[in-house]
Amino acid sequence: MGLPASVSLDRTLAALADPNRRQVVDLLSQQPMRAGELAQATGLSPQAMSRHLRVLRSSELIEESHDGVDARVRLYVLRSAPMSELKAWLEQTEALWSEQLLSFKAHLEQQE
Amino acid sequence: MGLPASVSLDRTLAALADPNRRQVVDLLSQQPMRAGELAQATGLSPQAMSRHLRVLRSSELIEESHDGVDARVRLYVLRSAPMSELKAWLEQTEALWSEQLLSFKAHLEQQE
DNA sequence: GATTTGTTTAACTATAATGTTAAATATCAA
DNA sequence: TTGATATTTAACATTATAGTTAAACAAATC
Repeated sequence: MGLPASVSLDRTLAALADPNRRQVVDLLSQQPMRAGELAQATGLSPQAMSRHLRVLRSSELIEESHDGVDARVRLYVLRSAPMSELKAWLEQTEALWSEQLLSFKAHLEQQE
Repeated sequence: MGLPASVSLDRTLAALADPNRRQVVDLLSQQPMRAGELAQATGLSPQAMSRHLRVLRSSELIEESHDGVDARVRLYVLRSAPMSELKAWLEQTEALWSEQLLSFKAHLEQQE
């Protein structure tokens, strides 16, 4: 059996698999933004964006906050935890993979 | 505007978003395996596995090869390039995000 | 208070993804 | 050559995803 399947990794990857949502992450990596700004920047309708934001929220890649001025606006902020978890999985996988290569190389050398 | 959307990143993430396919990647990170072994290890039918393998192949996360003994068996091997690209995107995003935090901190300190 | 603004939710439609069963393909073994 | 094995492909049903329009809601402005 391999590593245990991670539900949160699942949701993180599913959220990031959509190009519009990945663009949202790219935008938020530069600065927090309002829902409406994100809709405009991506060329999506506010409704469509709202649903993407819900997916990103439920994967915990983003977090809702407020600007303290106008209570109607939702500011969205990137969260690092899910991306870190994903990076950890990638590194773990790459580590195992390179071990595999090393032992294959050793195997070849032993045969000479 | 943010970073340009990457088609290959799209396919990589979509491929990895499925838990069965991620399990395949986990298994292949340890050693190359036959299609049938992968089906058994994941509890999927050979047909279902075959389709997952096609998705992984088209995202270039895996590569088909042969064992040189029985030409019927397909050995699958992990490829590192797509995972490296994904890791690079993650690191880039995290870098921008931490810059953002730094400038926010600087902003706060300037106000004191 | 009436209306506009920012955003979300609901209902619906269209498209894509996943699994299943059945059939096809290619190769091996007897 | 006949039959078995490893894997893929096709056709189909089911479910999930993403967008649209219309409506809801809450907070701001007039």
